[in-house]
Amino acid sequence: MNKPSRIQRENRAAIASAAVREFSARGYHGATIDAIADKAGMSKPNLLYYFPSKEAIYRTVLEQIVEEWLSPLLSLDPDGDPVEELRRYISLKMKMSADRPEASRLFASEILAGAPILRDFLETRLKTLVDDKSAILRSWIADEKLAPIDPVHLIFMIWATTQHYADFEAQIDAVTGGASQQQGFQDQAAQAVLSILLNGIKPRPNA
Amino acid sequence: MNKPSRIQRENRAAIASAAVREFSARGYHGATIDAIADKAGMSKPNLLYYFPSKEAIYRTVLEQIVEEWLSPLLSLDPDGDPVEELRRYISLKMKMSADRPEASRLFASEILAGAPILRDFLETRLKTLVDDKSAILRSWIADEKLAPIDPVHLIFMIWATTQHYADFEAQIDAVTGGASQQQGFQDQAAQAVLSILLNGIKPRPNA
DNA sequence: CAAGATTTTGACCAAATGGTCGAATGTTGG
DNA sequence: CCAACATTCGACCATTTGGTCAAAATCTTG
Repeated sequence: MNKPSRIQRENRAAIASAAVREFSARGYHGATIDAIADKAGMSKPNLLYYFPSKEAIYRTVLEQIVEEWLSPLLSLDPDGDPVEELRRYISLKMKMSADRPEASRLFASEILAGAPILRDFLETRLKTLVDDKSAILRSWIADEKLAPIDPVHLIFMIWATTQHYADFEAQIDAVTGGASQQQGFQDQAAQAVLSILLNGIKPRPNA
Repeated sequence: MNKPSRIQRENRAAIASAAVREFSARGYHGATIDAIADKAGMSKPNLLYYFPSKEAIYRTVLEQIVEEWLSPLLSLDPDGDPVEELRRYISLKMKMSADRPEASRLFASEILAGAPILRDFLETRLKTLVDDKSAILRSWIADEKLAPIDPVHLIFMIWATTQHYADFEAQIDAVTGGASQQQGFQDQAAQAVLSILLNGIKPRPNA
C-alpha cells in the first residue's frame, strides 16, 4: 500500500464527493453504487476498484464528516470569555450548516437510523469530548458567568438549532417560500439563534 | 367503500403501527413490505390486500403523523400570556418527542430526504399556519412582551430543540451513557430547553 | 518502445424485493 | 346451514442492485 497515484487521489475524492451527495439525498439504502459511480463520472466496476463495497464508501465519508464536525467544539477555550467563546462556537456551527448541508444531512441520517456505524465513535470520542467541554461550562457557571443550565443540554441545544438549518432545509424552504438559499437569510438565522441562545444563558441577576 | 369491518380496522391499525416503526428505523428504502407485514403479524400478500403499495402505506402513516404534529401549534392563543403560551407549546412538543419518538424520526427522515411526499403539505397548510402564528408573535413583540426576534426563526428553534431529543436519541444516549430513557432525564431536558428559550425571548429592558 | 503495472469496463450472477394471482379458508347475513 | 363475500397465503414473476471477473485499454518506466 504505497503512496496513491494522482489518478487514485482524484478518483477517490470524486467518489467521496459523489457519495456524500447521493447518501445524503437518498439515505444509505436509497443510494445505489451505480448512481454514485455516475455522479463520480465512472462505471460501477471502476468505482468498486477503489472501494471494496457500498458500506466501505459509506464508512469512509462518514468518518471524514465526523472529523470536521468535532473540530469547532474542540476549540472551545476555557480561558476565553464564556459568552464570546459560545458566540464563536455557535457561529462556526451555523457556518458549517450553511456551507456543507449535505454532510450535515448524511450525519443526521446515520443518527436517525440509530447510529449503526457511528455508535462506537459517539460512545467514546464524542462522549469524552462532551464530558470535557461540559466541565468547562460547569466552571463558567460556578463563576456565575453563565446561567445555571445543565451543560450537556446546552450543547444539545446548540447542535439542534444549528444543524436544523441544514437538516430541515426542505421544510424551511417550503415555509419561507425558498428564502433559505439567500445570504440575507443565513445572516438573519444566525442572528436569531445567537440572540436567543446567548440571552438564554447569560447570568440573570435576580434568580 | 362502506364502513370498514372490525378486522379491517384492526389490521389497518396494526399495519400503520408496524410501518411507523419500520420506516423510522430503516428509512423508506430500507424498510421492506415483508418486515412490516411480519411486525403486523400477517403475510406480505395479506398486507397488500389492505394497502395497494409500499408508497401508499408510507403516505398514510405520514399523513397521520403530520396531523398530530400540527395540533400543538394550532392552539397557540393570541390572547394568552406570551411567555406562558410559549411555555405550554414547548412543553407539549417536548412531550410529543418523548412519547412518540419513532413518529418524530419518520417525519424527520422525510424532510431530510427533501420532503418528496410532504412538500405540498409544507408549502400550503404548514406555511399558512406558520404565517398565522408568526403574526401573533409579531404582535407580542410589538407590545414589548417578547424580545424582538424574527418569529419564524423562533418557531424553527422550538422545533429544532424539541424534536432533537427524539431524532438524535441515538447520539444523546451514547453521549449520556443511555440516560435518555429515564423519566428524570426527560424532565431535566424540558427544564433546560424551557429555561434557555424562555429567557432567550423575554423582553430585555436595556436593549 | 516494450514490458509490466494500473486502470477501466462489458457481461454476468445471485440475492433481495415490490408486487400479482388463484386457490383456500374464514365470516356473516338471510 | 348455506351462499355470498371477505380475508389469507403459497407460489411465482420481474426488476433492481450489490458485487465478480476476465479481458481490454491505458499509463508508467527502464
